[in-house]
Amino acid sequence: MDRLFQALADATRRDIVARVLVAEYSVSGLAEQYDMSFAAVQKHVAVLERASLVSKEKRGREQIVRGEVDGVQRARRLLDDYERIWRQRVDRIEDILGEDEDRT
Amino acid sequence: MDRLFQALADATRRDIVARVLVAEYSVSGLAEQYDMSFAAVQKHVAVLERASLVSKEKRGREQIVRGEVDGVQRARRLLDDYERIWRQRVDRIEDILGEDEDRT
DNA sequence: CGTTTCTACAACCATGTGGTTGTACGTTAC
DNA sequence: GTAACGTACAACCACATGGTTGTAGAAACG
Repeated sequence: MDRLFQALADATRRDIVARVLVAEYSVSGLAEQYDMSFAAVQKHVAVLERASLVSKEKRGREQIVRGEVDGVQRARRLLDDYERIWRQRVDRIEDILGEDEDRT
Repeated sequence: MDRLFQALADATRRDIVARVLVAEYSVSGLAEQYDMSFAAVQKHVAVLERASLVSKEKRGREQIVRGEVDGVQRARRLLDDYERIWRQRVDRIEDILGEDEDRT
């Protein structure tokens, strides 16, 4: 989870994720999209790969990057849990208020 | 967004978020829960506050920390977008396969 | 073959992060 | 008033991060 959210905590990396979820890119193809060195983009891809947000597949001399929706879903599920926890508290509070109304 | 995901990229901070979504805690009340200094917990709370994941309210000499679900939702919505993007790609691929099936 | 392309990785630098301790200040309790 | 409590903040440290350049290997092209 740490690595997952850490990977998402960078605008360039979030953009890479959005791109490779739509279409396949080679690492150099991605590097062309950004105003930074190839090595920098390569590092970003490595961070995303360690977080299971993308996967790489060797194709000839290129490395094809694909988006992995599983990682996205793992993160989303945690946030869903948080929202669920929050709603349960709200419901509990409303229950208490409801009981008060019954009595008044 | 950077600050949001950055804030979530730490297990202690995620635990704090989960706690304060359920119930209110003072900063020192939170600090008791963890095996680290008060100042460290205080910093974590500050990070969460800057990310709009919690809010603080002064009550006497204590500072009450509450969970803010809006921040959670902002993050979740982005991940929802990613999943939607991914599903559209899958649908597109299935459409292409469907067309093939029509022709064969 | 040699050259170009794509990739990987190391070394380096500036800055940020997660932790510590220490100090200071407002609030509560005695 | 004084002591204890809760908080804030600065200074410091070790380490991670995001960027750079440089070097080197594997695959494609002439």
